[in-house]
Amino acid sequence: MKMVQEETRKGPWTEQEDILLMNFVGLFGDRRWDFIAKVSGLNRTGKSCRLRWVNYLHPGLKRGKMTPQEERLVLELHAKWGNRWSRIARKLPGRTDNEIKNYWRTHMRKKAQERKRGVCSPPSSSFSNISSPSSTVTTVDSMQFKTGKASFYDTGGRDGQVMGMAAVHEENETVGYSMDDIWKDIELSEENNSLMIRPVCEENTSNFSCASIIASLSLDYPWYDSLWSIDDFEEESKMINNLPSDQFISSSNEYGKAYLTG
DNA sequence: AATCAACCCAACCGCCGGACC
DNA sequence: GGGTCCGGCGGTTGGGTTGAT
Repeated sequence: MKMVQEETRKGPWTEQEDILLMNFVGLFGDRRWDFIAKVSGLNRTGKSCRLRWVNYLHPGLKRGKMTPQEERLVLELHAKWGNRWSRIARKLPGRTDNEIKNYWRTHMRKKAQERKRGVCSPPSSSFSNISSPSSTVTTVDSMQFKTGKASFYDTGGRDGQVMGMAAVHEENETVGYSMDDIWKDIELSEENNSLMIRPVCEENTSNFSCASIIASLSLDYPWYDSLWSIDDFEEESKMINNLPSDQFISSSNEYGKAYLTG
């Protein structure tokens, strides 16, 4: 890899850069990003380093498909908070705001398109696969928004809650697809696709499990514990009573080698 | 086998707010 | 109190991958 010293690097990170960043985060912690960017010689902005760490290198990250529980939680929390991705992400240990945002955009855009196309077709087809094929979202009875009619592709904006509600009012008449309907379709989908469940870790092709990586890290990097707020984890994991902890740890990480060698 | 469309996701950008001087 | 710096957040984009035709 050729490091360009003159100008700030952009674009995809190389494995060497990742290792370098890991090492410097190990030395200086995950706060002083601008400093890390400078002293590491990465020629990246502090922001870029932070993003790479938070969205990709952080040892606590989960990988692989969203579980049905997570999907459900995302739907619930988005209905509650709008596009407050980081806030939503805090309720899903191991998932980043970016990941959730991407997930939402991908899936909800699909639904919106289907809904557009499906105006003249039976509703059962328009939302029959609200979540990914692996989805087995179960009935949700505690949904606060169950009676509301929300825009699926809403976005809430910065003030998600308010904007979300505004969207509800705005689109109430023209769209008319309630969360109630959505959940009905989810249930239908569950019935139809219950045989398609795939374990989260199915994609684990690496020889290095997160567990071993984390174990290794906690030895090599005493700072690790403080990086991902354990208190937050424990407290907020209580909310996600259906998320087994081993699932959190065991998903794959293709950069395991980098961790172990870095 | 080739092509195209849809999907996925990493990364960037701009804005905002808090901390510090 | 005002200015600057920097981290955090939400929105957007573009490239790679996958699946359908």
